[in-house]
Amino acid sequence: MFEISSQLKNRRKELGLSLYEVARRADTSAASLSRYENGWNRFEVYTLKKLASALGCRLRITLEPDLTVEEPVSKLTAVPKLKRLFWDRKLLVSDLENYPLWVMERVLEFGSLEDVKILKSLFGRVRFLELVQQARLNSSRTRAFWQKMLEKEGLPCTRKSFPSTVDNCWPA
Amino acid sequence: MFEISSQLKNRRKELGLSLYEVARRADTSAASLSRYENGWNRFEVYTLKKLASALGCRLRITLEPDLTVEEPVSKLTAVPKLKRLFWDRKLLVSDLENYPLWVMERVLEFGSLEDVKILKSLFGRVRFLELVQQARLNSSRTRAFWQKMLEKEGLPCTRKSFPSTVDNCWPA
DNA sequence: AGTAATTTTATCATATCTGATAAATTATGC
DNA sequence: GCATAATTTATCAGATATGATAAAATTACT
Repeated sequence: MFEISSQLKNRRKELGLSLYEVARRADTSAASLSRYENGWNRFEVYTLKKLASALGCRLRITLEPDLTVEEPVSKLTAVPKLKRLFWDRKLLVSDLENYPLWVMERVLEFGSLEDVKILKSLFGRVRFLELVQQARLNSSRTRAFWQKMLEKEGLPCTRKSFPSTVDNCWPA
Repeated sequence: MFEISSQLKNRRKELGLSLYEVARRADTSAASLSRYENGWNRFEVYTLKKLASALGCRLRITLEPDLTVEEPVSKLTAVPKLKRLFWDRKLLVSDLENYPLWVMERVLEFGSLEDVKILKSLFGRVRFLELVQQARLNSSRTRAFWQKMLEKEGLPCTRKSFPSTVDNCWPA
């Protein structure tokens, strides 16, 4: 995607507004705006929000996990990463051995994709898929999601209920 | 989506790292990081980039046009908004009358969705779709995109070539 | 319970981002 | 071509974000 400064300029051009016009709406000066549009890259977020608003836009800022930096997973490293999902009863290392299904259900229901990958790597692909099949999930959304995933894996399933956007986040 | 400060905290928990660990990687202090993770919302973008990198993430910042603020379109208001797309020959108001196809081709090829909407609103829906059909487009990507759009409109087309993500940006 | 680790809160000096102003340069319309 | 608007560049004072430090509060572990 483009640098934010270019986005600002492009958007202003699209709207056919002058620097002065936008500057007035954003409560700043045309000179400052010009500075912002030409390669400035140390904005304050507050300033960006003002400018976005003046340009009839919403400002979206997201942290996108870099999937290339995966680390090796063991039971000991997994526990501290997953423990935040277990507020009712403390997660022990031994639980991964003794109650894998309980752990799976919690992670599938409330964890991020990152969390799920940890379990997949820990249990191994086949055992992981077995556990997914056995898991009893409360949220219908979560259920639908994992049914879709299992379908992709060739495991028999009945319902179809999820948009295709999930396809990309699950490399075989 | 979540506030950026929450995203920072969530990501750190997912990785199972302490404030100190992340602070060290981002060349700042644990105290500062704590401040950032708890409701701070006047970051400098430079700081966010450092933090994102320390958390194994890319930082994405985008301006998302708010589609609710559409203004009325006339030939006179359209020209200043589209003129940036015509670098070889100046766009005149009369061109919209005399050479609509030339204008359409240029906008379909190089314009943003915002630009295209201006023409759609200017020409009206039916005439717009006629012109799309007649347009000769150079980029195969652009061609594929508009063929997909025409399909959705029920106009006959041969090739299928575009991902389904475009569906949402073209309300009937 | 008791110790250590982690997180939060507060204060401070420094760096730098911001808006204002003025002037120079470029683009535009007639 | 000329007058005007639009944009860029430069400088500056004031506001505020940043990192450092210290200390308090919370959490984790045995």
